[in-house]
Amino acid sequence: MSKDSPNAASPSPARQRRSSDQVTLSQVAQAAGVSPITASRALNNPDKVSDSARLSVLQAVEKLGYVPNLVAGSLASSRSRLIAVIVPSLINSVFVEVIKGLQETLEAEGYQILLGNTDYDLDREYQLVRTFLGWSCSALVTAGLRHNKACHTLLANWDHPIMEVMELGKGMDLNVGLDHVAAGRCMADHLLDKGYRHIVYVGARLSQDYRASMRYEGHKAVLKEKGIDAPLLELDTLGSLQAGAEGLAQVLAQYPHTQAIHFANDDLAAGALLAAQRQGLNVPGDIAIAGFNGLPLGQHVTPQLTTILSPREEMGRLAAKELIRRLSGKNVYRRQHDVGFTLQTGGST
Amino acid sequence: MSKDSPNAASPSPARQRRSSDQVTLSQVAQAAGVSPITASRALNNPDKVSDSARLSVLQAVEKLGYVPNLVAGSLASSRSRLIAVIVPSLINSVFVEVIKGLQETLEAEGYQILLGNTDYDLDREYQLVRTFLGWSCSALVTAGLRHNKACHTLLANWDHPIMEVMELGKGMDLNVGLDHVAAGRCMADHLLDKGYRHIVYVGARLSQDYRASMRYEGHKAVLKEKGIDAPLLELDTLGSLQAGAEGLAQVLAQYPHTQAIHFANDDLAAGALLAAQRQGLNVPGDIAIAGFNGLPLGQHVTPQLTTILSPREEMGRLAAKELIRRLSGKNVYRRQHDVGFTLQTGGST
DNA sequence: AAAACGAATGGTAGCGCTATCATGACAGCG
DNA sequence: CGCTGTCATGATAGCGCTACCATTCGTTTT
Repeated sequence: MSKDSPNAASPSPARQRRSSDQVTLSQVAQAAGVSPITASRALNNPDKVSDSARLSVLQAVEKLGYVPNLVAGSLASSRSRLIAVIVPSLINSVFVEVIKGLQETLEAEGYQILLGNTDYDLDREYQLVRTFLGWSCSALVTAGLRHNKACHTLLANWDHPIMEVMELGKGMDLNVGLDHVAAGRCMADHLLDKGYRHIVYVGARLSQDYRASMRYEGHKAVLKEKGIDAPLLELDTLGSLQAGAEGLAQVLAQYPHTQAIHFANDDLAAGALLAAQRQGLNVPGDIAIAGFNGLPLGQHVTPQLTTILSPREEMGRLAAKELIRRLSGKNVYRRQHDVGFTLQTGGST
Repeated sequence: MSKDSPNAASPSPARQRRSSDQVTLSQVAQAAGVSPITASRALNNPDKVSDSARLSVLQAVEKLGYVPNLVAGSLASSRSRLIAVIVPSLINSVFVEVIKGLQETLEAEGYQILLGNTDYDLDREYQLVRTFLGWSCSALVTAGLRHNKACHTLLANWDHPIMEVMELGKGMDLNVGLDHVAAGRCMADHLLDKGYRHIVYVGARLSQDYRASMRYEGHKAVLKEKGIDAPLLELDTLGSLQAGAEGLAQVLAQYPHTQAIHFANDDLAAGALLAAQRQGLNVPGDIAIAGFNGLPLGQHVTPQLTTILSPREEMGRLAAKELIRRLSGKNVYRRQHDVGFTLQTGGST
């Protein structure tokens, strides 16, 4: 760009302006022979303009290769069509499946996902929330009902929909999830039904994965009601096949009379099951194994894994639908949705 | 806000303005006793202002609970610190691991990820790219080198870094990946070394997962050089344990003399291996099985899966680092980075 | 001592879009 | 014929922030 010759004595300095060479809506409007605001309407509220105006604007858009500047649009309208999604982990496929459900539903409605990962750190969550609020997100989805104080205050004063997913409970606004305490009870009931009495619960990093500890609470309550001890073994690596194998080894060492292991999730359970197989242990004869989540892997190991199926993609889809309903100004009849769970009995118990 | 009394004969109508009740930088500046621009600098270029000014601005931010409006900032500076990431699928954990690597590196530098999912549809990719350009993204990461015409044109005229990941080749700008043809060759070499001659390649939806078909090309080339036939079986469900089990069944039916199956990925291979186990087939005695990716699952089945390990998180991290280097104006010495792969031999071949 | 320089700060003018209000044209109605 | 109502369009004024240039003041250079 050659700047204009700096004509000397000009009193108004004619300040040099930056300019992105991008096509603007004004240029489109000019090419279409309408005012900028009509061009804007032609694109965003097509039924507010005449057919002829709409047509010539669309032609100009095509001809000039116009790409709308969404940043400017958001600033002017303070609506961004961005949805913040905050999850504690991407390694854990459970969250990814929820994201998948959210995404396919939200993208279809023209929303985009801003993704944040807290690594199970609530302070990190607070930082992400701050950033995302700065983007004037239309809504925020977060995994879990627990937040730190600052985050809670910030969100409580925010006037957009907040959707808390995964677990069920008294949330800030909208909530889609399942009852983890009940899920823990359910599996404990099943194990008792099967006649097991020496049952160990094995979890990984329960202070982080507090939903797993809620399941343990349910598990423990059921056993206590029968006067049965409910030992807990906590691993300090995150859930993985490897951790599951280690969990099995530790249980066998520390609680030699154990008949069944209730694992906090399927990764651990499958890891243990495959390890048992390698060691020539009979499942469930020598030791019974149960998990949680209903991952496909559990259906392909031998014996099939007893687990609790959680509808993860469905949870994401439902959360997205409820958000969309709310964002389009419709009434929300229920703030809380229980997606439930299903006991899936396999040969492993 | 009570609007000013509409003093009658005023020629300027004193238009009613919307106002979000959010704290603005001007309010912070006022509270801190400095000009708005100094407040801006105190937050974004701390070393451009005096210690006293910075301190009073930070105190005012704290006191008022100021959250920067990033939309406004982006519009004014035409820099957004958003990075668009476009992947074909979230079900396939491979892409998620790359995202993980990208995210942990980019978030640490203050960038946010805008996530898009094409579902293996290049037209969908084009739409996503359009949207993301509208957000003035600082850079764009896309999985793969193939784009449709419109997308290519759009990107070619875009003046921000573009990072194409997963595969290696002549890209639009930056490229981090591995040579899939070579990976296919590598596994074929291994299978020949092991003495197998009747080898079937099994893939799923190869027109979509074209990197798997590149691996097949490598595989086929190696076998052809030895004058060996390289039959291909294509499944039309996406890669999964279930599909792998079906693949095994189809191979046994259609090619009864098969000695080894080279699967397009580990999900398929592990599914086949677990199915073989259920059916009492000996691996590798009756049939050898090989995969691609190096998923943890492959190390936990018996026998361990022979596979090719691809450094997925590392790919994401490296891509992010290169982008950051480029975004911070440093010289880029290499536009192309080969992250390589490793043959991991297990008992399954 | 004059000139030159750098550091800290501020005034101004937008970034590209849309909300708000205003206008003009035309139809319906008593 | 004036009044009101609807429709399509446009002029104007920001949304909240930062780039650009100008200014001030204290320090260094010649």
